[in-house]
Amino acid sequence: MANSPTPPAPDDLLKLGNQLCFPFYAVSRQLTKAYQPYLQALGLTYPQYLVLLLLWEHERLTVKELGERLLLDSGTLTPLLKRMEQQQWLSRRRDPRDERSVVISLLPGGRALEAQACHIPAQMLAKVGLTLTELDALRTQLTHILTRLT
Amino acid sequence: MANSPTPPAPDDLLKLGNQLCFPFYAVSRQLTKAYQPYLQALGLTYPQYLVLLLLWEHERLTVKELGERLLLDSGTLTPLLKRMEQQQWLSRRRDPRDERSVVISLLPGGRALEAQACHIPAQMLAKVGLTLTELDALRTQLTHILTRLT
DNA sequence: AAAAAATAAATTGCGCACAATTAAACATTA
DNA sequence: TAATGTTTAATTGTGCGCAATTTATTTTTT
Repeated sequence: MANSPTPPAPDDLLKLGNQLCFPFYAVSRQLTKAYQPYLQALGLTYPQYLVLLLLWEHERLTVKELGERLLLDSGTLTPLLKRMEQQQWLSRRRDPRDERSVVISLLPGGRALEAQACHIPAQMLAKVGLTLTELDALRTQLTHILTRLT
Repeated sequence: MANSPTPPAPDDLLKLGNQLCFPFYAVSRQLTKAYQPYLQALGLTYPQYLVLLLLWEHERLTVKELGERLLLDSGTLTPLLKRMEQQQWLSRRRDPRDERSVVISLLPGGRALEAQACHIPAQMLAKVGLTLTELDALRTQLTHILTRLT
């Protein structure tokens, strides 16, 4: 049988094992490490991979749009995008119609990475040992929490 | 009814919304941000808070033991612990019986933070809007994934 | 006991994250 | 239209996180 809701034993609330936060923090970092061998082969970091996922789907996005989707601000994105620009994966230029915006456009070099990356999701799924059903359920829960937090 | 397992539509595998990784990455960062107001009031960063959670429970731990429990290495911990030492929250000294090890001991200043931190878990739980039952279930799943990844 | 291997921290270097500030362009209002 | 306010990126500064290397100590093997 499942355990009934743990009674809030006041002594234990500050133990690491009972924290809400730590499992997320730990899983997130270990997941990123698990991606590492695949991404390293492409010369990518994990957040750079996330940027490419969006550009493979959308081709052109402003820094603001990237930031909204990834929940990152320009303090993180600007230097990251500059590094990706140096690799010729994308271009950065001001929108002529609104000079405040910077449009990020996928370049051929960035598109070429897509073919090499297409096997990563399945390999990662196998690595964490989740079924598609479990994955879906988890994603639903996490998305719900994310909504509460943003 | 619950959705049946999404058939692996090959075109969609590289879309951000279908990634395993992103929800964890995003939730972890948003959770840390949600802790921020409470931790800032104590002058703590989030990983420093994790270190204190362990020291409140164990009083003395080596850097190695902290690293095993938090899944962090000395490259992260050493400078972090030095900053906490400067705040007089803990002390760092070599173990006389094995000069390779550094023992981290809780100081009165660090113990004093415990009383101020004891309300954080309940406040955070309310913030994310999870019941204790949901929290337990989620923690079980995450711990399982963590086991697969480490 | 001497040499080799293993262990624990520290160090170095790079890339995020993010708060806070700045600067430029655009929008709104008086 | 001039003044004010808003929006978008860039910049600055701090603190992780982690791979790779180095240093010191201990253990194991010859």
